[in-house]
Amino acid sequence: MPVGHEPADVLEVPRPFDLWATARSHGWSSLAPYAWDEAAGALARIDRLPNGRVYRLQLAEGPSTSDRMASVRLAVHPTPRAGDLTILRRRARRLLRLDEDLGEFHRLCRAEPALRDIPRVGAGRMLRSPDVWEDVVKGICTTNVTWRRTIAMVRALTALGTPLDGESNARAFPTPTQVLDAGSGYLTKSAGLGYRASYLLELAESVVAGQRELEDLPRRHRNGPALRGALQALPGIGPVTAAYVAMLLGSYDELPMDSSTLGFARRQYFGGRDVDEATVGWRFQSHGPWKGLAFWFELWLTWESVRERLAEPS
DNA sequence: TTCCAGGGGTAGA
DNA sequence: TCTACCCATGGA
Repeated sequence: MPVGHEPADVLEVPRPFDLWATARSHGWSSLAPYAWDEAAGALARIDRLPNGRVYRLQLAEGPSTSDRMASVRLAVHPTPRAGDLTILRRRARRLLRLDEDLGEFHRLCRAEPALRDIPRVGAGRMLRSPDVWEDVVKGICTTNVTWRRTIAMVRALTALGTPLDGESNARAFPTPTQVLDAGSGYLTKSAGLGYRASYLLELAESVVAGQRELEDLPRRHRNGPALRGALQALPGIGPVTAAYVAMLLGSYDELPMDSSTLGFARRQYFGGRDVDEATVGWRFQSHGPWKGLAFWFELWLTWESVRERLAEPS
């Protein structure tokens, strides 16, 4: 049991499932208030519940419960108050997408040589945030900027969040109100958001004023195009980020075509030729509603850290 | 100094 | 619908 954590819970998930492959499925685990502990093989997060209470969650590989089910061990600090454990458990399942049925996607992967390793290593789930607000804000912080600076921006934003009791350096992701209170000067200069600060302020303002209901978006727009359209109507979110955030919200029928993924596609499938996004998309057309996920995880399999992991004896 | 990064907004055609 | 241009910032 990790130091400072109380024994809390075991969350079951159908196999194939691997915590590392899920937590490290894309860059989110490097963004505060997430932290990946490589030595412990555990994902930590400072989480502020809607009731305002703040906890540190730690998610580690759980005991093997059966041939059919894998599990994740959820540890929480401090000891949850009455009712909070139920909320924390629900949020943890959401972060790791433990309730998402990937059976069809995994069958598709097994039929395609380039994707066969995905179900074999228990991958296919993309780490997400507990709410839409956090995923959208982080999406804004990825635009037209290096990944290193995205990490710095999100770290600076998280410095605005509510701290864990007695630990001023361990803070939750800020609420829209906390972002608004920080003001334009902090966001633009100190946090280094530059021109993105005005998008973020406009977004936070409309959420606080009740003009935008972000958390309701996935329920109101059940098909991919409608959801991406709604996301694209948000300030600072264009087609690329909308496709990316839509994937995090569970719509995989479009490719997240940013400069890095497009570069990968050109190298991988077109000999480095300068093909457009539609041509890349055409290659994945047969994957239908799983198009975006298939593309993302084919890219993921080329990451050095993933290749090293795949090479390890199981 | 110039370019560019895990793009987006806007004006004009 | 498409294109050109601008947008803060910081590292290479």
